[in-house]
Formats: sequence, C-alpha cells, structure tokens
Amino acid sequence: MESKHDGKYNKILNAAIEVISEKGLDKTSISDIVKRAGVAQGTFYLYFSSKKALIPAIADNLLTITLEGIKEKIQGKENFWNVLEIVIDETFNITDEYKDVIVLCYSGLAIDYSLEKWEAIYQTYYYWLEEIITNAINRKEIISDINVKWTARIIISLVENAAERYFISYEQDDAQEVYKTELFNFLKRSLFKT
Amino acid sequence: MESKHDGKYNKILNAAIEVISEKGLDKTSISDIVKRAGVAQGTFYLYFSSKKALIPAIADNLLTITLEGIKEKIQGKENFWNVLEIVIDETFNITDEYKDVIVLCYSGLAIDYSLEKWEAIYQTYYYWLEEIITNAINRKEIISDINVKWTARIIISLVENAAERYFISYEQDDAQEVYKTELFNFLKRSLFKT
Amino acid sequence: MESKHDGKYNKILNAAIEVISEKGLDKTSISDIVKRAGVAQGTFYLYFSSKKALIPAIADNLLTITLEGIKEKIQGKENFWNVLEIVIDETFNITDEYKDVIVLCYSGLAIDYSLEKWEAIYQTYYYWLEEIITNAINRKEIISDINVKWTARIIISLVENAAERYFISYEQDDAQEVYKTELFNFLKRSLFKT
Amino acid sequence: MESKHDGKYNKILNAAIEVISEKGLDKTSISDIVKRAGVAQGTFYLYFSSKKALIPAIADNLLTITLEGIKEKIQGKENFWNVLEIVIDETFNITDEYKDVIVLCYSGLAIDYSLEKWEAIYQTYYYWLEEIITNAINRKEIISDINVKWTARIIISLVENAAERYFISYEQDDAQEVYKTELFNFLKRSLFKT
DNA sequence: GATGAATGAGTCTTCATTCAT
DNA sequence: CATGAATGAAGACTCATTCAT
Repeated sequence: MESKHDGKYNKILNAAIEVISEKGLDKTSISDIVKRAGVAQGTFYLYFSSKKALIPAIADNLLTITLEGIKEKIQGKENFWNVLEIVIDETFNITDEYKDVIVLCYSGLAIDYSLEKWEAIYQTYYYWLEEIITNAINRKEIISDINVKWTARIIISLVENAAERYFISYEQDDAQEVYKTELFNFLKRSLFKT
Repeated sequence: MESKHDGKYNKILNAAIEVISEKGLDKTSISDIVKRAGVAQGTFYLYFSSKKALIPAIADNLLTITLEGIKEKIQGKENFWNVLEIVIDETFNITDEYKDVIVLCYSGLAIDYSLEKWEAIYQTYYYWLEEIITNAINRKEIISDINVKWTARIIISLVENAAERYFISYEQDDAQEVYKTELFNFLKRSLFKT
Repeated sequence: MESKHDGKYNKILNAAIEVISEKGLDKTSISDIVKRAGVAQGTFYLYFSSKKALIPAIADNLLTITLEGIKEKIQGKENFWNVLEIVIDETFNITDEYKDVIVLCYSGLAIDYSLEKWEAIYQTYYYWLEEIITNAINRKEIISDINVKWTARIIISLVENAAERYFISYEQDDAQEVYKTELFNFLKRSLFKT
Repeated sequence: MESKHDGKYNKILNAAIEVISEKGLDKTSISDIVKRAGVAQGTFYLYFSSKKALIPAIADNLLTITLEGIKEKIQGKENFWNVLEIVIDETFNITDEYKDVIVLCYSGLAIDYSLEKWEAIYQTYYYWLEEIITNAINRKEIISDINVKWTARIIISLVENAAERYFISYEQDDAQEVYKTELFNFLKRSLFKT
C-alpha cells in the first residue's frame, strides 16, 4: 500500500494505534504518542490538528486495510457467497488484531457528532459492496426485491457487530467458526434466491 | 417500576442525561450536572462512585425504559412477528428520544472495557428475548435450527444499529416506515418457517 | 481599609503584585503566584477568571490605595494648591513603591483594549478631582474658563506620567524635589487665577 | 527617507504593524507575521533578533514618521506656537492612524524594562524639541525660567497622552478640535511670556 | 445526609527559535 | 541569503475528587 502521507504522518498514526491499543484513548496523552513515534511534541500538530483528529484518521486507516485485504483475497472469485465469506473472514481477522482500537472508533463517533465524517470514511466501502450486491442480483445469486443501499449498510454493520461482540466478549476460541457460520447462514437465509 | 434510589439519585441521573445530550460526555463536567440537578458538588459522590459510573447507570435506565415499553405494548399478543414489530417500533422511539445519549453509551463501552458490566445490563433484555424466541420455535413460528442465544443478541444489535443509523443520519422523516419494513422483512426472511 | 473580598482573594492579589514586581508579567506564571500565596493552583481560578483578569484588579487596588492616601493627608486642607501638592507627593510615593507593577498596568491596557474597564477603574478618582476643581473655581483659586472634566484627566495623567518617567529612568535621588517643583509650577502657571 | 534596511526588513515590519493592529501583540505569532509578509519563518530572524526586538523597531518607525511629518509641515514657520500647533496636529493624526500599535508600544515598554532603549528612541525627538524651546526662549516667545530638558519631555508626553486618550476612548468626532484647543491653551497658559 | 470551597495532578496546545538544505 | 520542517520547553487552565463543617 502506498501511504497517503509521508513517513512522519504514518509514524505518528501507527504509534497512536499502538499506544491507544494498550492504554485506551482517555489515558493516552499526546506525549505518549510522540514518544513512541520518536518525534517531538510539536510535530504531532504539524500532521494532526488536535487529539480528536486522530480518531477518523485511525478509522480510515483500518477500513482501508480491511477493504484491501478483502479485495486481495477475492481475486476473481466474484460469486456473492464467496465474497460474503471473505468479508466475514477478513472482518473477524482485522477485528481480532485491532479490537482495542475499534471500540475507540465508536467512542470517537460520540466525541463530536461527526457523522458526516463517519459516513465519508465508510463511503468507499459502501459503494464497493453496493456494486457487489447489484451484480449478485443481476446474476440471480440473491433475491432482487431489496434496497441495495440499505442492504449494503446492514450487512456491514451486522458483520462488524458480530465480530466485535465475539472478540470483545472473550469467547472461547473454538467458537469462532460456529459464530461465523451462524452469521453466514443468517444472511444467506435472508438473501438467497431459491 | 419503583425507582432504585430516592429522588436525588434520579435528579442527578436525569440532569446528567440532559446535559450530556446537549454537550457530549467529554465536555460535560460534574459541575454542570450538579448545577442542573440543583444539588451540591459533593452530593454527586453520595450516589455515584465516579463520573464513569454514570454511563452504565444511564444505559441501564434506557434499557429498562425500553423493555418496559415493549412489555406494556405486547399485552398478550405473544405471536413472534407481533413482538418483533413492537421491538422495532419501541427501539426506534427510544432511539429518537435519546439519540444523543445512546451514542455515548457506545463510547462509554470504550472507556473502560467494562464488557462484563455491559453484558450484565443487557442480561435481562437478552433473557427475555431468548424466551420469546424459544416459544416461537416451539410454536413453529420460526425456524428451529438456530442458536437461540446468538440469535437473540444479533436481533437486538441489528435493530438497535438500524435505529441509530436512521436517526443519527438525519434521514428524511417519511423514510422511517420504509426503513422499519425493510428491517422487519430482512429478519423475517431469515427466520420465518415456511 | 476593609477588603473587598475575603482573605484568599487578597492573598493572591498581593502575591501577584509581589511576584510580578520581581519578574515581570510575562515571566510570572500562575504557578509562581499561587506558590507565593500559599494556595493551590485551582484556587486562583476561584477568584480570578484568568491571568489577564489580574491586571485590572491590581490597577484598581493601586488606585484605591493612592486615593485613600491622598484623602487621608488632605484632612480639611481643601485649598487647591495644597491638594495638588499632596496629589503629586502621593503619586510619587506610590509610583516609587510599585513602579514595577505600574508599568505593567499600561501593558495590561494593551492586552485587550479594555478601555471601558480602565475608565471604570479611574472613574472614582476622576470624579473626586473634578469636584476639587469645581470647588477651586468657585473659590476663585484657579481660572474658570477650563473644561473641568478634561482638566481633571489631564492633571492625573500628567502627574502619573511625570512620576513614572522619574522613577523608571533611575534619576539621581536628589532630583526628586526639583522634578516635583517643576511639575507643580508647570500646572500652577497654567491654572492659577491672578 | 531612505530605508535603514532593504525591502524585506520593511516588508516584515509593516506586516508586523498590520497584524499586531488587528490581533494584538500577544495573539500575534511570528508565523502570522511572516505569512502576511510573504517570507519564510526563518527569514524573520535574519532581520530581527527576536520577537521582542519588534517593538522598539515599530516605535522607532512611528516616531520617525511623526517627526518627519512635523518637520515637513513647519517649513520655516519657526514661531514656537506655530510649531506647537503642528506638533499637536501631527501627533493626533499619527495616533489616529496607528492607535492600535501605539498602545502596544507602552506594553512593549513593560516587557523588559528597556527604558534605555526607549529613551534612545525618543532621543532625536527630545533633542529636536529642546532646540525649538531654547530658540523660543531666546526669541522671548516663552518664559525663560524653565528646565528645557524637562519641559521638552513633559510637552511630548502630554500631547501624546491627550491624543491617545482622545482616540482610544472613541470620543464623538466633533470633539477633536475642542480637545486640541484645550490642550494648546493649557500649554500656552503655562509657557507664554506676557 | 448535604454542602461547596479547596485541592493539585495532569495535558493539550502554542510558538519562538534553530538548522540542514 | 532564504527556506520551512522540526523542535521541545513552558504554562494556562480544567475538573474529578475530598473533607471540614
């Protein structure tokens, strides 16, 4: 992946993700972040306007990673049910790796009603899935009398929620496959065109 | 329900909900809350051990209200699809009224990984819905090869998510019915026993 | 004099005057002030809304002291030229004692164009001198074709300026009497009714 | 006048005057100034040793402008009362134009007791007026038993003070002539040789 | 139980200044 | 001469919490 910004931006962003994962947002100070990033206090403000500006940046970063991972794994297997499986898999993987930061993203959402910002971040993801769904309808893989936009959003939120619920609740490890299957079937029953 | 505590507890809790709705959690100080509640600074700590203790209390309060509302409207109409409709309706209503605080509850979740606390709060709600689901299975209203526990949780999170997404995004008003129907059908397709 | 506020207000105010006299406003931190005053950091903000709020308070304090000193020394000797002499004397005394803070007051003026605040602080002093001047005119001690308001202000600013100029410039000590006489004569020539 | 330094010095100085007029000294950062001047951050330090060095430079600039304006208008009319009138006029004009920066100069004075610097800046102005006064005494236009040095300084400070007081207090516009006349008469009564 | 004045630790943010290019 | 990215020291201010009354 080619970085959106030069090295220092990413250094700070990654340091932030690390530290916040360990201590939580509230207990993480800018001082912690810059120390970890190996830059000066003031340098932070050269790349982020404030502490709050970190959260959308982290979310954006996470989502980009997720979508890239998904696309990479699809590699031509465009069948809807394949894609759905990959989406579920990849979401579970990313959620596992970044669970501590993901929760914070929800919190960030609360910090300043920046719903527009949020929607903007998810935009790419939504559009991508909407197209997948439309194609699936055309190929008669799924039912057609659904609202594509709404369905895309509901699938994403459902998968993300399930993954978070799974990992944040510290379930026993072997349950993961059961969980994912249950989720897949739930969606399949709702969308499969017989 | 008779209140868990005397008048001052509720005075403070309601003041907190009000102020937090207006200013957000971060910008709300204990000082703001007690001023609104008309009690002294120290009095807060007679009823809440800390500022963080407010969030589960608020969530508990909200959930209690929701479940009470649902139960009241059911009144014997125990048919699963009736119940589901009422759950959706009531969740949308409460979300509309308290949307500003609800987002905070997610954030609160992030504040100190108090997942156990969170699960405890939802416990009653989960149990109640699990029973509803079990009964529905027995009555053959819905399919039987599902994980009841998992399904209860996924339904609740799906409905809550949809409601939040709807109200926080400031959709046009007339869309609400469409949204609720789409949601209901989505669930029905997935659970209905033909 | 009975203090306008209770003990802690004055403790902080006096500590501020002391420290600022020693280090200058810019180099004086709130931390310095509260340490000197023997109170906690936060206590400062219970009595002053900000660091800037100190300056008018100091000015007010200084002017009150000056005017009280003058009134005390007058004691019935209401003759205008007596009063003028006392005003000059007292201004020189106070300026000598507080010269380091007085300069700051001018600076404070610059900090936020709070001319109204400034005028309000001087109001009492102005009114008092206007009355003295009016009486002097009536007693034919001074000429009558002058603008009383304007003259009161110009006398005060002239005397204050001369005193500051004298002490801040570190003139040789024996020059003080010469300076005061020159000032007195300058005013007398301008106002004396032959 | 030929500028003391090349174009960039003046660019920065003028930008500083502009920005400081708008925002006040405290809220003006070097960054603001260089942005306005259209030069790089580091360039500032090629021409000024520090932020504080700006203030004497501004004051010097202002005083030079004032004195040049006065000299230009005098043009041979060396009569003391003519000169005084011109001094008053010109001081009021400059004060009107630069009132926001002038206040700051006082504040600058407070910043680091640089009284010597201050005296140095005013030196030329003082000397010039001292000569005018001496000539006036010789021509018997004004009384002779005065301290020339002292009188020069008192006249300048009196006129400057009156002008500042006038403009900073936002008096009604038509009062200006009255004000100037009052000031002129005040000085004339004190110095005129009958 | 109730009060609210006092506390003081904690942190974001600013900005004058430097220096490698 | 000019640049402007990087620095990092410094400080104002907030606010959860306590405790004597």
